[in-house]
Amino acid sequence: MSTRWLDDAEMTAWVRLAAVLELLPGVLDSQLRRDAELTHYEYYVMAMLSEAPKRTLRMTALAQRTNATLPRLSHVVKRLEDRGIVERFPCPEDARATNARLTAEGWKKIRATAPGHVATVRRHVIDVLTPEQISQLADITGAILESVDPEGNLSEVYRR
Amino acid sequence: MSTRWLDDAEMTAWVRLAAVLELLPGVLDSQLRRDAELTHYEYYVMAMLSEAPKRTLRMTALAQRTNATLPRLSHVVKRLEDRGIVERFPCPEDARATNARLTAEGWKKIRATAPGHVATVRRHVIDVLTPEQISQLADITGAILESVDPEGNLSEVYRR
DNA sequence: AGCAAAAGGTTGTAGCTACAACTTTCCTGC
DNA sequence: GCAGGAAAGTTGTAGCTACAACCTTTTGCT
Repeated sequence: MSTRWLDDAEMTAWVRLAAVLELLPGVLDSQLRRDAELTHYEYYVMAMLSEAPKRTLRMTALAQRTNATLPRLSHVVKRLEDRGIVERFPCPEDARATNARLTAEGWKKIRATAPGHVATVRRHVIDVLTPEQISQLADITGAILESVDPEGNLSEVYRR
Repeated sequence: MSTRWLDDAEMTAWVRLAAVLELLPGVLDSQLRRDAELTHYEYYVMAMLSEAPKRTLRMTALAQRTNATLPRLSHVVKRLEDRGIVERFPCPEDARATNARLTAEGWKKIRATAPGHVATVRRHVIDVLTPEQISQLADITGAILESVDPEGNLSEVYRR
């Protein structure tokens, strides 16, 4: 079976996307690290918790919303717990499960951190695109996510 | 100074892009790791070398084309050298500089690996998009790269 | 009921990346 | 022609992620 190589247009798009994949996380991480001693993933964990009812989510749900594996989340939450940013407690309905909750301190921290982070996202992504491109980007990433998602356990937001 | 938060359309695009940033590298890495014991970054290093004249590039040039810092590249190249995939030798014109060259074995390896990798890229990115979307993606990532790029040392491919 | 399999988490560890510190060579101005 | 700084790499190390192994509780079957 013979390989279908990429033509010029496809190659350009792919090379640039690969560069974004390589560079953008570093930009986000270093702003958050500098201003709040957080990684982008840690920020995302806090953000998902802050939007949940009672600022609480089960580990599995949190892992899904943050696009991470459970082991990764477990390690991260432990570190955040040591820093007083989240707390864990057993889930009453299911003795296997663990709930993670954003503490008052964590809530204060993300409120203080959000403006700087949003400004960074705006500066490097949103504000360099036209409204039309933003809509195109949502469609494009939506299509990619559908194919990347193993068995349909994406968050609702990704659904097209 | 007050924060301009993201509206719904902006938020959707950003959340999805963030998910792609988180998930796509893992997909690429695991295919390459499974089939060739390579990370995506290692593959990229080999690919850039394979396209260069004499399959040779100076470390700085290679770092730039692979969107990485020099320390990172240095570590990676050392490991590839230990595996007989690349070799390093001092640059004749500049005694500070080091050249990296793809070995015959490395050349064979990337030729054997490329079809599987391209198939993965097609499956998860290129083939899920229309030709129009591919062109849009190139423009969008081009704009992001310009803003992310610190002082204009991007490869030519990124220029719009 | 009782047992196997699945679901939910945690822990240990190897490996990769970021950051800082350091060495050597080259360039510039005086 | 020679200091001082920039450029090119390398190395050491701390920290994060992936992967595998493990434990406990729940579910499904019969």
